[in-house]
Amino acid sequence: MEARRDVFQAIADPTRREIIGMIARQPVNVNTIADQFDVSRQAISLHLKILSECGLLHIKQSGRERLCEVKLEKLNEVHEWVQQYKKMWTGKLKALKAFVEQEELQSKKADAPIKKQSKKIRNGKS
Amino acid sequence: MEARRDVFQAIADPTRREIIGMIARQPVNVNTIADQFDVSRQAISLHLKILSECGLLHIKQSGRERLCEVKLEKLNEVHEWVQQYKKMWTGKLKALKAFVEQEELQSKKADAPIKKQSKKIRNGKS
DNA sequence: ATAATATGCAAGTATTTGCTTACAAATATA
DNA sequence: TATATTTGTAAGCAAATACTTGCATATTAT
Repeated sequence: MEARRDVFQAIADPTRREIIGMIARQPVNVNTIADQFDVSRQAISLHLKILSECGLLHIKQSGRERLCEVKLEKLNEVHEWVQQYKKMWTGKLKALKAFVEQEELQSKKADAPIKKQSKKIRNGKS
Repeated sequence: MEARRDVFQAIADPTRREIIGMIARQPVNVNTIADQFDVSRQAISLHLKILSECGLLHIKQSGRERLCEVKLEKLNEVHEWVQQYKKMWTGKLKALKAFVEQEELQSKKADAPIKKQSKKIRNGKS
């Protein structure tokens, strides 16, 4: 059962993403988390273990209870990875926008009667 | 084999993340991608299928080749999800910083020689 | 037309995942 | 102390994953 254990893997599961959302604001103990889901406590326990193994969760023992606190900073790894591509896709969108605007400008120019030149010159589809 | 198929799942696999990185700048055909990896072409083909099924990849047929183009915008889903938490964790950091600064201020006030008081009072290492 | 190339699809396998039930251990409460 | 509560660990299982090898199909080049 020695598997790859990283943040990307951890957040791939929708239940685990829900757990993160559930405890993002304040630490919650295991049973309280489990009660929110249809699956067994043990199943949730395993999810918590996975979150914990990749550093997304810190479990603080408090008597017989365990308070689960999410370490949101760990998500920075994902943020950074996505961010590099966000730059690219927004860059592309900007470039596209610029291109479209440039085209508009050109076609306006083309449409506009050009000073001292017959319009007939530019009429075939190039 | 009808499985959950979403972006989070797709980027969970390191090979798929590598593929994304590989074709982020320009579309690449299947074999060229496969050549970069140790695993078989068929294995890569499956990864591409998964990426495609969740909308991260667009495959354009070009003769007998298939150009794989990544749809980076699809990563926005991940970006948004992480972003909401980034706000929280940076918020917490800001709050912490503010708290620490406030504490510093307080302790300086306490340490600070009161007007008209000899400087000698502050000479120990604090 | 024939051979080479690019790729998909199918079958088979080992590993991992997500879950369940059953049992054990530690702590709190009556 | 006896009992209830909170949680972990272990065993078992079905489904999904990540691969592999082998074969089929469409294009392109000779």
